[in-house]
Amino acid sequence: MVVTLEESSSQAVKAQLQLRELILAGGLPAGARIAELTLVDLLGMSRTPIRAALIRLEQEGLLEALPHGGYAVRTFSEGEVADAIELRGTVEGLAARLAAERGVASKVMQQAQSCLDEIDAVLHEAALSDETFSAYVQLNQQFHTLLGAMSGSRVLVREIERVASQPFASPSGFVGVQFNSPQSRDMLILAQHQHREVLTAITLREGSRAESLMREHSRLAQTNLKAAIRSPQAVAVPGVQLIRKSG
Amino acid sequence: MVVTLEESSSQAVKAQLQLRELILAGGLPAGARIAELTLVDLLGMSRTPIRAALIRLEQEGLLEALPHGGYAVRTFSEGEVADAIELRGTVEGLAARLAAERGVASKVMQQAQSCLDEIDAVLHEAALSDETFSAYVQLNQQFHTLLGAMSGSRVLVREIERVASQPFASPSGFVGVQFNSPQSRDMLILAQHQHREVLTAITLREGSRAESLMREHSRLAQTNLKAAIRSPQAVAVPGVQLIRKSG
DNA sequence: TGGAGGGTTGATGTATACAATGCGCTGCAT
DNA sequence: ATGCAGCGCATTGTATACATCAACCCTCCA
Repeated sequence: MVVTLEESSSQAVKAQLQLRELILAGGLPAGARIAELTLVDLLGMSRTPIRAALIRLEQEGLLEALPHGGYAVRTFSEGEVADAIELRGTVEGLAARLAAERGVASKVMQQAQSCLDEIDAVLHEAALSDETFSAYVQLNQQFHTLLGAMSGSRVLVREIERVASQPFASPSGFVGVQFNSPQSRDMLILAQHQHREVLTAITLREGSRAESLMREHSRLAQTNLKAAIRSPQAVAVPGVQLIRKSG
Repeated sequence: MVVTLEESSSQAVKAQLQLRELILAGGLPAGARIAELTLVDLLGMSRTPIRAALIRLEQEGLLEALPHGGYAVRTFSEGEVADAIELRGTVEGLAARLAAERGVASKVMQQAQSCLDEIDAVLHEAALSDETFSAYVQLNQQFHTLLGAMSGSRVLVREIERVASQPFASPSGFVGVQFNSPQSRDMLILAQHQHREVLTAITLREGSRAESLMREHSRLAQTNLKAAIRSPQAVAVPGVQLIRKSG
């Protein structure tokens, strides 16, 4: 499986993007050592940029360094994924609290408002098609990114980005789980309600409430995770196969 | 300035350790591009392991990638440092809450208890010498690490480690600030009291209280940070010179 | 037949040579 | 004198050759 990318960035960046995609698509056996020369064939570049990408992906948490050199694709227990989601909820809660306490630049707040308006528009369309799905995912991601911006803290922006880089911990990680089920729309409506309430709390400078709401918001992802574990066949989430049932 | 290390690990690891030390000691001009060949002379190894170390230090947050290649030593505004401390307090608070909710393996709990006993012993010695200082720092660090272990979550262990890797955000980052001042001992006594209370709360399964206490505990670091900013000359904290006063 | 030891083989870790790109300097023309 | 253009240098990004180390297998001896 050779992945091609048309972007004209550095080889190292290409390698990182392609490898991440490959790992999440299950293209590399989890747990086993990845031979660098395999990746040379696969990606069509020399070992140097590949090694750079491996280092970055290890720090990112997708790979683990093996005791005597080399890397392997990490697997995650259900508990680890749950903890990662809890962590994201906590950090996003902190961001929401800081945004409320410190106030938000009106420009960013307007962006967040219109982001939620767009989500409303998507959710009030007649049917939930694949296009509306990907639109929702993108907008949802945007809102969670804006939350970092609203906190006004570069540290938190970076941290939220990091924490959400683990694909299942990402705010949109499991939204697709029940997307075709009858309750899917209800769940999205509920999530959107929480989005609105958080923004209201931030506007009213209610820091503690904003924090609690963001934490509670992350529980939806926990619910979806459990559903995904129970019915893994229905799930098109990248990277699910990296989750071990036991452990 | 050539740093030598006797450990027989890989060159890349040596480079990472030596570079981190060098940066925190102020041996590299902050903000300016670091020429790799300079580091070749400085560290006595080829560019390859040095580049690996640079990548890791960039992900660690000590370096920033420059727009057209290369790296520079990052500087931090006072606000960024404060946010990093707040973040650490929040994540440690999460760890404490999870430890309380889920229960702690008795072996780990005993380790934590005896760690606090040792801190008591250090604090009740007659005078606070340099030896007792470094002993306190080490024990304090150990307690905060054990907190991750008490949470029972590999994800949190990793995250606490990451968040505390920024030197000023570390739990022991600023304990030395007022170590020679009259109130220094009082502050350490107070910190130790909070340690005890957190452990009590965890034992009693009082998750919310444990979380609040850990957050409050991190406020001590905030106080020390402000003191360090006001009287930078008194401070022997590695990396202080990376903090800009404005911004 | 089983175990131990050595050798071979493949991998990663390191060094270095090469390519490409950005920046600055110089010189010329206006 | 100033601005622009072109060239040269320095630095990073990439490829590849070399060193080193661990694991596995094969052989030989008990």
